[in-house]
Amino acid sequence: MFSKACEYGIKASIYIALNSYDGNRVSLKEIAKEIDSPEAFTAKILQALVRDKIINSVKGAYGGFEIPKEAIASIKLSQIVNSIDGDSIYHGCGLGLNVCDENHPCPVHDQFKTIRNELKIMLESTNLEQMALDIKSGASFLKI
Amino acid sequence: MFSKACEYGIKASIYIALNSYDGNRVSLKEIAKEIDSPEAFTAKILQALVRDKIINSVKGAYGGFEIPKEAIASIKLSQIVNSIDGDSIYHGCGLGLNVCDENHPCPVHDQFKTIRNELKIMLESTNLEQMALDIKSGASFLKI
DNA sequence: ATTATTTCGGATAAATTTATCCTATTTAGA
DNA sequence: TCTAAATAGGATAAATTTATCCGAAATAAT
Repeated sequence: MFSKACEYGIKASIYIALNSYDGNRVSLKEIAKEIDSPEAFTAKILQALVRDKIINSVKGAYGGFEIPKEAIASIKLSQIVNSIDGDSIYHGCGLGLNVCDENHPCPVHDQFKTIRNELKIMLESTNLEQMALDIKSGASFLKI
Repeated sequence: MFSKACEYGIKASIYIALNSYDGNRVSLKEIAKEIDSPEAFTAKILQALVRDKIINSVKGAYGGFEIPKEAIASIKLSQIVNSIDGDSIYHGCGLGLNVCDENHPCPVHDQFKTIRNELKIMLESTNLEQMALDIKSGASFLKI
């Protein structure tokens, strides 16, 4: 469904949020270890999230990644996905047609529209806070 | 959502079904032209569908691909997708965890379960006949 | 039989995604 | 000021997906 990059991006964001609640800035090294992702690749992904101002980075000793506490609840899963995978998940045709709309639909246009809309609603109604709290309470997990 | 291979496979199957209703066997060349796909790559995909007995092939002059008329209505979109992309779309974790189930869910497990179930229902309730008839009536299109 | 046509299947290449490496830059603290 | 720790970012490599090429095998028609 999502690219590997996007999966890492989501998990990393959750881990950063989790620690930001405690006022802890976390390093790339720690993040990669805790979400079980390749370090250098994760770095690229975090760079993208920083560029899109979804997370914050601090260079140098004692630096790392963080998210302002107040912002965590307002960051939607959709923003993270969009930052990394773009918005093709919303607009692209299920069968890869260059043009696919109501006037010129592909054979699965209507069916896909429904599914994609559900996906959109899901991504837009899930935020970082919910996900971070589930990890904190042990209701969900970031690895294995 | 689907791989390129899967997109081509679905479109090719529809085109073959469409022609099989008229008793016409169609060649790889014609298929690739009509669904606007790379010929040699499409050949590989059709081979997979033949192996899984979703479509039928006849070698040699006047050969080509076909689907027995009686079978068309019973071929589900899910079978085509499964033949080419496998069943990861059903089982895989949304965040790529190796283990992700009710006892050890990833942070988006429940949300994804819902979407994936909708997708599953959609793929299993859409069949080749419906799609072929929509193309025939001009209600949907295979290219552009 | 020969030929033309067509799928099959192995080898290979191109493109994209995923992953690694290395150097530059920034920053806190000694 | 120097050093250690950390992110930034460019270059490159590995893996996967997508795409092409070509000879082999099958088959219908001549």
